[in-house]
Amino acid sequence: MRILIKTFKALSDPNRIRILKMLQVRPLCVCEITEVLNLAASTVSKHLSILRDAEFIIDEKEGKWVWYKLNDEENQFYANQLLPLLKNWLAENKNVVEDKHLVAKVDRKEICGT
Amino acid sequence: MRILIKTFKALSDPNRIRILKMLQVRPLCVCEITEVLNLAASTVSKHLSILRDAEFIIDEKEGKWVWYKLNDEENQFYANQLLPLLKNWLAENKNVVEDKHLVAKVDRKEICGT
DNA sequence: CCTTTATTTCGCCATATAACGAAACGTAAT
DNA sequence: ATTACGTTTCGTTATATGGCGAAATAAAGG
Repeated sequence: MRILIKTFKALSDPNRIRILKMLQVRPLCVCEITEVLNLAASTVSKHLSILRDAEFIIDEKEGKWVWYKLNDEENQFYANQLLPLLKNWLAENKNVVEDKHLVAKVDRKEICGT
Repeated sequence: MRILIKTFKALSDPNRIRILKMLQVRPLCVCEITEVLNLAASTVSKHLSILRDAEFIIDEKEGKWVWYKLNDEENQFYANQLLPLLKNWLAENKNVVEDKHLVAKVDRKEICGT
């Protein structure tokens, strides 16, 4: 029960949903997500830790960057069944469409890299 | 987006999940749910209004009682896809098993009716 | 009409959550 | 080493949430 509740709580915030929808396009580093959501880096980092804790996403370090991507493995349970539903949802949502568009065409180096 | 968030928030509380799992057995009136969860009636009423607002359940008045049941209609969207998932989840959970057992065998009149 | 019973609404309190900036941490480059 | 940059952690603040009891509402029965 505890884990199920944690799973639903992770999905109960619009910025976290936007992150998951963005990650449907491609893996992203924290600076990219921060730029798109227009939130403080610390806030985005917290959101990512909540999504990771609920097993919706996994991270991968590369130098000083951290890449986040959807957790498509089978090694989880609730997220494995909820992520496919989310794929079909909010396709028309204004924010989501804009976010995905940004994420698809922008080069990370222009946003945050050196 | 607003509706999706409301939907997930409705599922983000253990007592509301217990209510949905109990309603898988049969429709229940507020007094029965209150008895099983061992919460104040006002608290249960609030939980039910949140679940109803997210279209997981519907209510039906019968005299001074109000019956609640799962919303199995097709007239909603998110709940329609989430309720089947929930059916398969928590089947082994201790609280859920106890709740369902109580609900299956107890007569409403013994709990609250006159 | 007045009481009783089931439910909902309201006001209050304690805890949880999301936001921020500052500080800490880790890696890469100078 | 020192600096620079991306990320995380920490402390604070404002708002949201879940709990309760008291009061309000609605229906049934004397």
